[in-house]
This record gives sequence, structure tokens and C-alpha cells, in this order.
Amino acid sequence: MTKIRANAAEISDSGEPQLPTSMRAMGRKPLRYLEDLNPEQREAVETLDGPLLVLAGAGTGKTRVLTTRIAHILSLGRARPSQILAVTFTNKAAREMKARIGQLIGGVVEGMPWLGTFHAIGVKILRRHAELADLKPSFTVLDTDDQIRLLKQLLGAENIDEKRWPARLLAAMIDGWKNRGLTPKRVPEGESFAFANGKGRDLYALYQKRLKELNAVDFGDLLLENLRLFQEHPDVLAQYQQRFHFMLVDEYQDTNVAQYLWLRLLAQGSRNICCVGDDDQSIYGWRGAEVDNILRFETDFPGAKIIRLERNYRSTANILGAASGLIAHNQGRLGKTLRTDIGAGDKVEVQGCWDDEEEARVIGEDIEQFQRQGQSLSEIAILVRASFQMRAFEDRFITLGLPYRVVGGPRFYERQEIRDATAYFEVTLNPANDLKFERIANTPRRGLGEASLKSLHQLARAHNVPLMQAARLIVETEELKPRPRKALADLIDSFDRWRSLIDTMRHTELAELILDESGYTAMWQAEKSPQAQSKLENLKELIRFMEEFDTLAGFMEHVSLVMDAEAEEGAARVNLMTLHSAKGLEFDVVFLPGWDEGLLPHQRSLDESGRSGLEEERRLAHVGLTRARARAKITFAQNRRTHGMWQQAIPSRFIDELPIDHVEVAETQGFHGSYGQSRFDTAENLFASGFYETPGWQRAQRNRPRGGANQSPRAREPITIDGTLVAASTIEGAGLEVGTRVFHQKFGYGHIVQVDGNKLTVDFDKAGQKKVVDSFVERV
DNA sequence: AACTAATACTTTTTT
DNA sequence: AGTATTAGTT
Repeated sequence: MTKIRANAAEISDSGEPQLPTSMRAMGRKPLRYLEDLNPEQREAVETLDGPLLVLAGAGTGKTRVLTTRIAHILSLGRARPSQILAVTFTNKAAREMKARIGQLIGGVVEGMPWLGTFHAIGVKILRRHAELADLKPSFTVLDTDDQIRLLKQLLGAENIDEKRWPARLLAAMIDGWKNRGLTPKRVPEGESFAFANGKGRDLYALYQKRLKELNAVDFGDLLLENLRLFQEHPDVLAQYQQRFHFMLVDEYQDTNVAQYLWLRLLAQGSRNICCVGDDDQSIYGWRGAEVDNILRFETDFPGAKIIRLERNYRSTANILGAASGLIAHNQGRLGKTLRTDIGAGDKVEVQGCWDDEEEARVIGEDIEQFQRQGQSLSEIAILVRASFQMRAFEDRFITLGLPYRVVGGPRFYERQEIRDATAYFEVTLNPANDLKFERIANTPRRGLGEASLKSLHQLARAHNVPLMQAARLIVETEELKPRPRKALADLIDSFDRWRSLIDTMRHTELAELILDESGYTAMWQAEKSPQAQSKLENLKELIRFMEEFDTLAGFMEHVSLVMDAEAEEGAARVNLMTLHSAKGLEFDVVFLPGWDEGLLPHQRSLDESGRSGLEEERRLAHVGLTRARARAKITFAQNRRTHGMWQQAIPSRFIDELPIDHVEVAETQGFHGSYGQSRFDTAENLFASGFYETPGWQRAQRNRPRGGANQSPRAREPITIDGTLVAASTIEGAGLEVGTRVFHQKFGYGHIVQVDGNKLTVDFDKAGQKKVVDSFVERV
């Protein structure tokens, strides 16, 4: 078989003289890279034609399949690098793929122009056809800050009380609509009502209008505008359909509706789309990811082949067994059986603690123990559900003198000083960028306060010109008091001067000049707070990062999309992070603290999304367990401080769902709580008095559909766009529609005013309008 | 415009 | 409880 393929490679090889020599050289070798794959992986790499879904469980070599597949396509000469579309979610994943393809084909991967994040590729396409989207090719991409700032202005102009209707909420709603591929016109009436009594949709439309005026897009637009471009200009779509001979998608379970539609349009060309993902690792439902996308793959892409990667190369049998047993409790899944050859290993440890402090103490001691055994600290991780849990560990590690690092946290580009600095650069390049102008107009303080900016805004709106233009006008008048007037005039002069230097001065020098002359560096130097120093360091780092680009404009293009802090590899440290940021990573030893009911199945997730929320929490737990190679330890606390108040906690139901054979309940030292030796004793005692007794939980249990493993994970109305079925699933709890009279344990009687999937907006007779989950109400 | 007092938050996070 | 943002005061 290898031989036949090798021949095929040679034949097509000669027909494709454009291939780089390194790849051609590879074609002659009998495709050695295939020999390192197991049969399923190999099939996934070699099944090139038609739609393919690779269900890759945790640790089964997902990235390897993806990268080898690309190498394979190239070496067979089935496509040139520029004819392959490969999308990931994060820049990190894209970088890693580039590096690994480089290793495979020997050398740097030049000319994989279409390997990148959804957003990066979206920008690229949109810039090429900006005019068709009513934009100039130089459009800017707004970050979240700008987005909020803009919406605040809009709300102000519309006289909407920002207290009652915060800009953040509107931003989240608009984001949600964009994630679902909804333009303002298509926003359902009912949902529009959820903001400012029905103004939601109009505000969205207004916001889009302002974006166009500013020649800007937000993150959501990158996909949405692409979609519109493709739908309204079939010739453009056809162009890309013909270009992309092969499409590869990483983490398919995380795609949202807009991304899905985008992929589907493009895939109508070659039909060679390969999606890799794991429905059991879908943990981003709350930000628009549709598990249904992966569950429905066969329907969406008729004739699709599905390959399961079930051989795990990461964890011991006990860890895998525990994780598999846990995830088996989920109903809406395609189902996989993970195997490993690594051996049984140690059982998963479970230990109860008195409170979160003891939890940190116990884990700290364990880590020191491992350290004495020669375990590297960088191979140890603590994975928490919520970031507030980190504090107890940080406190403990500081007293122990145990080096640790917090993974995740604010990204480099999101830091205040970086945003300020780039705002200066942006305004230098593009004076019409009002949002950035506003951001730095009075930073550092130069006497341009609220009042001055307000007059400026008025003038800008009256003349329909950018703020910078308005500023030029206003300094010629008596409108402002002398002091702000002078400050503004100086600022305009400065920007003009900086702009005149763009072509002559080296961009890094210019950047330093701008930060110096604007007084921005001086501002931080004058501040004595401990953070000021690190902010100055970050600014230096920013300039260093700029070296990698040729021009200021080139740098700015990348800044909002591609920049993030690189993890400095120093001395070995214990890793502390959330379960979400742990996805895709692996460690020898993993600690999973806080498996408390209400924290690991997070209460809010349960409240807001009912059973699908519970299942997502279970997937989160599963992701946590499968990060471990050799050892995993789960802990829970009996007492936990929630917003200042001590509260009793009970062990997570997930602990009881772990298969007993793979688990060992640890002796608790110094622990004298109300529970005995067995975790089941505990659970039973707590069953009698705790969460499971609440009416909501019981009702949720009762409404839970039985049987049918093929049940969809979520009940909701089908989503259609342009009559295209986008996300259909079975509709449970039928009969719950607008107008239906319902009863709720806590809120009493009311009638439904809006249905959004399993979320209902109910107007209660006594309690007023509330959002509730369908399983918590009863028809009356 | 800058300080202090009061008030409102508090799951997860990428682009 | 603790912080982060905002409103009110000087």
C-alpha cells in the first residue's frame, strides 16, 4: 500500500513543478511519516477526498493527524500550500501547527498563507474585498474596550439609562447575535426585546452604522461580514471555493453558528473538508460554541466519513477509566471508548478537606512530596473551576516558597499600558479613529477633561467629521477655555509631527519618540506604585515585539489579532490555571481542587442552562482529568467562603460518578468532619439535607428524558438563516411557547413572553419578568 | 480635575 | 470580604 501511494506521489510530483524542493524530496521517500501512525490515525491522514470527521478523544494525537495530513497532501502534490485552508481557534494552536508541519516537511513553512485562526483568515479575506462590504481596505479591528466605549456613546445619544441597561450587556448580546450569524434585520423580535424594551435590534443596527462610519469592524464582524460577502457575491465565494482544494478545521466542537456557516459555504467547492474535534471537550457553549455542529456533522455533510481516534497516548488506565466513566453520564455525545497501553498506574485519589485553606495546604504538601521524589514542578498543574480559587493556592505557595506561575490571566495586548500605547500609534497612522483618540486624549492628564471632550463630540457630530477634525476646528474658536485649548492644539501638532515621520524614521524609534513626547512614559515613571515598573517593562517589550515587523502599519495589522504574551521558560514552576485554559495541555501530575457541588458543576451554569449546563460542567471535569499523564488527585472542601460568607459545601456529584475501581479515597489527616471513611456515607448524609432536595433539582430530574443515547444535548427551537436549517435539535418540553401559562416554585404563576431554546422569559404575576430555564417551570 | 465616599459586582475566555 | 467602578464633593 505504501508502495502504491509512493508511486502516486511521484507521478503527481512531476506534474506539480511549483512544489518546494523539500517537499518533492519527501515524495520520493516512501512516506515514512505514515509509518509512525496507528491504523486509525493513518486512515484519517489518507482519507483525503470528501467530508471527514475525526473524533479525536483526549490525548489521541489530534494535532499529529492534522499536521501529517497537511504534509501528506503536499507530498502527494494534491494541492499547493496556498490551496489548503487550515483554521484553528487560537494563535497558539496556529503557531504550533506551523511549527510541526515545518518539522515534518523539513524547514520553515513559507507559503501556507491560509493557515490561521478563523479571525485572522477572516480579516485577510475581508481586506481583499473591503469595498464590497462597504469598508476601506485599511479598516481597523476594534477590541472589546473600543466596542464598549462606542456602545456607551450610542446609549448616551439614545438617552438610555446606562444603569438599567449596561453597555456590557448590549455588547454581549450583539456578540451573541453575530456568533449566530444574525444581522440586525434577522434578530428575532423577542430577543430584541431583552434590551431596553425592544430597542436591542435598533441599537445593533445603529452600532453597525457607526462601525462603517469609523471604517471599523469588531471581532464578530470578521466572520459575519465574510458570510455576507459570500452570500451576496457568489462570484467571490466561487473564487475561494475553487482556491481551497482542502480544508482542515481544528477543535470543531468549538465552532459557533457563524463559523459553521462560513465553513459550509466554502466546503461546497471541493467538499474535501476535514474537521477534527472531540464532543467530550466542548466547554465553550457559553460563548456561542455549538456542540450540535459536531453532533450533526453527518447530516450537514452527506457522505461524510467518521473516524474515531480512541487510542490514548497520554494517560494511565486508571486515569482514563475514571475520566471515561465520568463522561459516560452525558447523554448528548457521539460516544468513544478510549484505550491506553500505558498500564494501570495509580488510582485517582479523592480527598475531602475542611475548607479551601486546608485544600491548599494538603496540595502544597503533596507537591513538596513529589518535588522530593524528583518530579519536575513544571509537570505539575493545579486546575481550578473559577479564578477566585487560585488565591488560596497562591497564598499557600508564597508561604511555602514554592515557585508557581499563573497561566492565562490578562493577555499582553489587553493590558492597559499596551492598549494606550497602541492607541497612540493607531491615531498617528489613522487620525480618524475616534475611539482610540478618545482613549488617549487625556492620558496622561493634560487638562482635557469631560467638559472639553463633550464640546468636541458635539462639534464632531454637528459637522459629521472625526474627532481629530473637530479638534482642528475647535482650537480656532473661543469654545474652549484657554488651557484645554492650548493642550488640544499641542496634541494635534504632536500627532501631525509624528505622522510626518512615519516614512522617514524607523518605526521602533518613532514608537519610542511618541511614547516619550506624549508624556506617556513619564506618566508611569512618575508613579511610585509597584505595577508602574512592570508597565514600563511591558512597554519595552512592546517595542521589542515591533522589531519583528517592517513598518508601523504592519505591526498594527497584527496587534489586535495575533499578539499574546509568550510564556517565558525560566525555572521550573507549578502551573496554576483554570480548567478552561488547561484544554490542550498535559502534565504528569494534576490536582483538581474544588469538586464541590455548586462550584464544579457551577451553580450558575446549572441555573442558566439546566441539563446542557450540567453536561458542559461534566465535560469540564473530564477535560481536567484527561490532562493528567500519571497522577490525578481530586479534592473537595466542606466549607467554602462564598462572597464573604462561610457556606457548607457538599462533594460534587461528579465524584460519585467516578467508577469506584479507578478511585482511591485518601485518608484525611487532621480531618474531623461529619463524614466517615466512605465517600458514600458522606454523599448519603448530604443527600438528605442538601442540594438534591431542592424543588428545582427534583423537577429537573423528573423532566430528564430517559433512554435514547442519541438524544440531542439541548432542547431548542431550530435556528434558521435564509431558510437554511442551522441548528436543529429535538424540541423537548413541547407546549412551552409564548403565551403559555406556567408555574415556578420560587416566582409563582406567570406567562411566557419569550422562548430562547431552553431559556424562557416569563412575566410573573408577582415577581415581574425573569429569565428561567424551562425545566424549572410547569405548565398550568 | 482630582480626590474621597459609596455602591455594585463576584464562572469560564478567544479573537 | 474584597475589589472595582462610579458618583459626589472640593
